[in-house]
Amino acid sequence: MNGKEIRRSMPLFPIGTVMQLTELTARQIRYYEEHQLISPARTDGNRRLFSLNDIDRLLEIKDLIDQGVNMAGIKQLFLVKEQHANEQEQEMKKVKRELTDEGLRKLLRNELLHSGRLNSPSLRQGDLSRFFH
Amino acid sequence: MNGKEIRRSMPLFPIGTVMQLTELTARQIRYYEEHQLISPARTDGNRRLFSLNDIDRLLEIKDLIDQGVNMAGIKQLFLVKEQHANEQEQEMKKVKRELTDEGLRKLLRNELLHSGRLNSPSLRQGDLSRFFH
DNA sequence: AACAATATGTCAGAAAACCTGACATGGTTT
DNA sequence: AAACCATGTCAGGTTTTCTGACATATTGTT
Repeated sequence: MNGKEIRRSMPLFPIGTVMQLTELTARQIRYYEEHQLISPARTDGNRRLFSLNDIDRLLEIKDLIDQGVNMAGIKQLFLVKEQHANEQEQEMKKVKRELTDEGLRKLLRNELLHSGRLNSPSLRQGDLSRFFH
Repeated sequence: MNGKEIRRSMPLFPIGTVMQLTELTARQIRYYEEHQLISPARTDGNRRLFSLNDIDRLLEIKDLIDQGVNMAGIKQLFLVKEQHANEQEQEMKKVKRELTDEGLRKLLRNELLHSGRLNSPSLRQGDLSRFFH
């Protein structure tokens, strides 16, 4: 299903809530946006509205910063991750197209091995699984 | 697991977001609170913060109102529902205590038949499953 | 029909939350 | 030491939300 991605990208949270959820200051969050690590939506009145994906990202950012990575580094990491995710996506589609017995077994094995690797923070720690089931 | 209930009752959303999610006006939402159909948390600055459970409730309320039920009726419905949920809870605990083979079969059968009936809107339509997986 | 109650709309004034932009500061890197 | 990076802090302005009051349309009651 892909309504899931829609849900996870739906702009819902004001910055105050995000501050609490991530334990980042407003300043930090705005700074990361300034450096294009996140792109939260805006309300009509120009207030930021964050999605679950945004929050996941912020938690990843926090983690990386703790590990000494700087803005540029994080940006690069996100880039390659996204690329990788896209490749995977393509691979999935391809495999699904040639849905022979053989292909099916391959697909299933892959999904079991790296289950949910798309869009889920592959860098351990701090995702939102604790908030939403 | 019960962290789930914690997550679902975590105060996250300001009234503006809830308005959009439920398509209720602020006036309506406050009115329902006034009549104790919901009890959203408050921020330090006295602003309402709604949980996923609150939003589920609001959607139920909306549904019931559409069907002509008034405040008092809805309140009663919620009361009996909660009672029922508690009874079920007790029953569950009891069955789990006497976890004989027999009890186990009974438990499983029950869980399969009415799966997830606790805390999920037993009145059909309008819950948040569309937003969070 | 007249009246009361219910659910919601609308407005006003005040307080809280958020916005951007600027400058300050403590660590790092060069 | 100079420059840079990530963050803190402050100011002035805008948006959002708060409560309380009054208006109104629909429904229920006498």
